[in-house]
Amino acid sequence: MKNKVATIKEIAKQLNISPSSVSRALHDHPSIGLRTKMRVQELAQQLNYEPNKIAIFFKQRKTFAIGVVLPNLKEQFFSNAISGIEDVAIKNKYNVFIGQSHDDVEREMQIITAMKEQRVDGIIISLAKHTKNYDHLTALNKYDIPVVFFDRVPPLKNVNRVYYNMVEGTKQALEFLIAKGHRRIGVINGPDEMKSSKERTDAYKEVMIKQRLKIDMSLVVSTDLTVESTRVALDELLSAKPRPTAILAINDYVALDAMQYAKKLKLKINKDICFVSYANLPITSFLLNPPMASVEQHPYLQGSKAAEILMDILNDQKDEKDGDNYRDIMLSGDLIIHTK
Amino acid sequence: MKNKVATIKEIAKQLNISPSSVSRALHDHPSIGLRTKMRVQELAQQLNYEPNKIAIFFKQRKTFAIGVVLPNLKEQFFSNAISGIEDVAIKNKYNVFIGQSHDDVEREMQIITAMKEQRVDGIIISLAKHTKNYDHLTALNKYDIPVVFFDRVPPLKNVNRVYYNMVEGTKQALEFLIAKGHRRIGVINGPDEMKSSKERTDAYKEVMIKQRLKIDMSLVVSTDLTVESTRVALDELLSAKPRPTAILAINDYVALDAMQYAKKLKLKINKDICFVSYANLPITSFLLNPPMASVEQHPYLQGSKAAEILMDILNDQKDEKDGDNYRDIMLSGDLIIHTK
DNA sequence: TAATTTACAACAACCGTTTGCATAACATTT
DNA sequence: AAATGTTATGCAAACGGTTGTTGTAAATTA
Repeated sequence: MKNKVATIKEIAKQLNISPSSVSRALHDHPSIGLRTKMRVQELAQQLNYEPNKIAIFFKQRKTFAIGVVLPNLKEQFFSNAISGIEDVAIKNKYNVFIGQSHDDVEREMQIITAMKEQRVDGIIISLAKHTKNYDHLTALNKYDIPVVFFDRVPPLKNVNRVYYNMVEGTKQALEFLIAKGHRRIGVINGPDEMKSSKERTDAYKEVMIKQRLKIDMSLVVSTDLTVESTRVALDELLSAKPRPTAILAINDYVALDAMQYAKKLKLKINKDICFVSYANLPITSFLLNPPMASVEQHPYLQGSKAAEILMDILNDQKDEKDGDNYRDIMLSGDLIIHTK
Repeated sequence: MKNKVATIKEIAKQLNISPSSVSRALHDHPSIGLRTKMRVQELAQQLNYEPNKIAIFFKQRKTFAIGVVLPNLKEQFFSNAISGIEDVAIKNKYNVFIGQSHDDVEREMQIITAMKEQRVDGIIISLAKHTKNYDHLTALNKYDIPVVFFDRVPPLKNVNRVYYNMVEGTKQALEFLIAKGHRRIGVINGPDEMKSSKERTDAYKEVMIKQRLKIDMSLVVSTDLTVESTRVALDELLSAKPRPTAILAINDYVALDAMQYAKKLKLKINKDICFVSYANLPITSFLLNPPMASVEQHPYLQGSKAAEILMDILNDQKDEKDGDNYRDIMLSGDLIIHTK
């Protein structure tokens, strides 16, 4: 009983005309007579014909699928980002493959390979925290698979990037703390491989100089974003003399970990020690003592922007002959104050 | 300079042999001589030949892609679930399309259509909260696209489902509260369209009867999971006489909303009123006053289980002739106590 | 040496759709 | 009536790879 899915050939046979005519009839090609057109469209409807997209993809060398690679979806930052990507993709009739690297470089490469084999039309990626070799990504050029980086972008020039203005955000955060009277400010920074870590450090120095405060680089500690390393970092910061009165943490999750640990150390949050961080997670609103402020990084916007760029590239690809002009978009965010 | 990607035909031409021989050589087919095999494999390597999967998909009528549709990725429940799905998929060499319905039935249908057109090999879905018509899903049968439901599953018999044992979990939660001395327990329930809502109600009645407590159905209030409706529900519950001393909320997010609102109403959490909910989000560990307990629903497990079922179906499809035997997996979870 | 088997490789069809080109039938112009 | 133009349709190739069948030369056997 399983009547196979209708194909153009099937329709052609039933109407005793050629497949090409059917194809043209279905596309309203002017060279097909009205009578034939009607007959074809009627039968197509009746047989519930649906074009075999795979066949079309194959012929057009296009799959209308894009790949998105990101560290993990547990962080609301990334789940918001993918919503932005998805919304733009849907609007452009693209489907979205997902792959979480879980901050594992190996897995990141594996995902890229799988997506390349699936012949995605393009890739949007936010790097794993320790990725510092980008060959597996730049190599996609050879396959004509455009890549757009967002948020965790590489320090490369000839690539498309969408990212947050870390320097400006950091300055805002630090100046906020300084205005509150803090003079010794610690930084729980990310891994050195991340471009943003360096920028955060630079911004730190810059602000300290501008505000004529002493620069003490022992107050800037790298971590790899895990709970353990956050604790080590906090221990280190707290042992500095004099002890910092405020801490800028690379993101809300790290800030939460640090705050929890600080509490365990009998420190009073927002009294003995203040926290400011990046991301502005919705969950912080449920906390009794949220970080004093968060630098909003607009994940949805970053995601949708990245997707728009990719869509632009994919649409232009036809005519333009690889006009090697890369897009580099730096977004600005605002400091959201949680505690007066 | 753009030397096009190597194809089998290209290799064949260069070696002056037929494409079929090249294909067989690459697959180690016994009917190809050692000499030819070597020559082919060497040249393939040299030209960096990679099979065009789209062509293969087309011929094999298989895409090695599955679609995952879920309400949203912001909830950690779902982002964990998709990790489970992704891990299993990768192991089986499948790629994963993602689509968020954002609890919008229209969008859910739209995503399903898009995935169907992409010719995914199968679909895993957790329903939008108000979906009560399943035609767009059962229709996939006609296209030989197997569907596995998880977590938010429909009340249908002839489908594959993976879900949590809501009745048991609810009983555990209620008995925990009763053991703590609570006699009047309110329930902030989900929309009536959700199968789990009814089960929660049933479990509520069952426990009350078993414990010889009065059943007061005005203490079970439906919501649509939004903040506003949570507040309305809480108002309603608090106006009951006598006022309930504990509340079971459909999930941690709703519980958090309710707790925040309760605080605003000057109620002391875990003193004037206790909360217990479902999901066991990691974020609750950062709260000063988390819900007293959470019913852990094992999202990763649900996701990976659903994916395994789908993989089973996809692997068996070849030989078995639609042996209409559906898988119905009910998982049990544990009550995680947060407050002594 | 002739007959038969074995080993290797080519041929051709096919998956579903699109598209350049050819062609047939008919209408129009000169 | 011949030449040209229109209109509607068919043919065939192509996208890249797979696979059943067939062909042929060499190796084995009688």
